[in-house]
Amino acid sequence: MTVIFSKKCEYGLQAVLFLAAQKTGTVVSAVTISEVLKIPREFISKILQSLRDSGITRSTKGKSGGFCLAKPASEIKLIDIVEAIDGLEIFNSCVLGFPECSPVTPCPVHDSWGALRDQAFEMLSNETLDKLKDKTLSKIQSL
Amino acid sequence: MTVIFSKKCEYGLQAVLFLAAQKTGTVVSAVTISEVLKIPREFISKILQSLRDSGITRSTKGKSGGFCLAKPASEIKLIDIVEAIDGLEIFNSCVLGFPECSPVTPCPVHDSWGALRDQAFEMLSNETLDKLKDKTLSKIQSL
DNA sequence: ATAAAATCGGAGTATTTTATCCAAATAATT
DNA sequence: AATTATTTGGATAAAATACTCCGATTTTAT
Repeated sequence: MTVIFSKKCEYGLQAVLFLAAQKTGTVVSAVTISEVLKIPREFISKILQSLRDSGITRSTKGKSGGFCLAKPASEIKLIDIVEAIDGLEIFNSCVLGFPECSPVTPCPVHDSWGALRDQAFEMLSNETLDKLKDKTLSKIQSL
Repeated sequence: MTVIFSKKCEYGLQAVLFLAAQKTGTVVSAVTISEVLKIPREFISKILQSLRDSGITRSTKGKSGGFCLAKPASEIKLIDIVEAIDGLEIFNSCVLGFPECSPVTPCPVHDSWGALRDQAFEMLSNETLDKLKDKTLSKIQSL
């Protein structure tokens, strides 16, 4: 079960973190990413292709081709990947599914949930890929 | 799009809050709930039936039958509904979808996300249906 | 008794999400 | 030039989630 992001988004986050953990500019094939992260090959290809369209990754075709980041890891935030794949709607919609949940017509948990949601957004906006490099490397070791 | 709960769970939470906002012991039909909350009738029936199996609601058949809470609103927490429908897995699994995300092999956001997740759990465990009654009533007014 | 209004249970359908397959294009290597 | 390893794009398949249908049963009210 997914926690808050779609599987697509989880995979995208994992893959992009993985790319950021490589030496800058290293090109990694979808097969490698797929094997290391245990993500279906064709699926992660598609995800990285869509992230390329969003300007987050870059791809090179042909033998020894693959994927790498389109920008320095310090310029990519986790929220960018989330936005590109799942969108930002979750940070703007009611946790209980009520329509028009706003300060004027708040749901019963509007305030308490709102605070949490804002913290989550904040967190994802602060974390850049380079800040997470060391932690990503140790996680990869353990896989 | 759902925020963190399935549609089933969102609907369940809404319906149970609605029941808690009625005078104690009032029996409400699935049709009424469906109309007020704009939830497909057959769908909310099934959801309330499964919540009955979990001991949260009670149902009475026949004419003037319907659903009510199985216990006092003060004894039902939001987390109980979540647990009954979606389960508690989301409070115990990695937000990035990594396997074995634990203090020993943490994902890159293990600590920051963990804190948020615990707060969310806490919140859902503190909020009982009766505490939310007034807020629920105003929300229902606005629908 | 009969009719009306409700839940119940089980099966079925629709939609969305996740995943796979394959042929074509591209580029490096031999 | 041929081979190999890769991405690309489009179609398709499988699985999960969301939702519906309907006949049977139960209860109340006339």
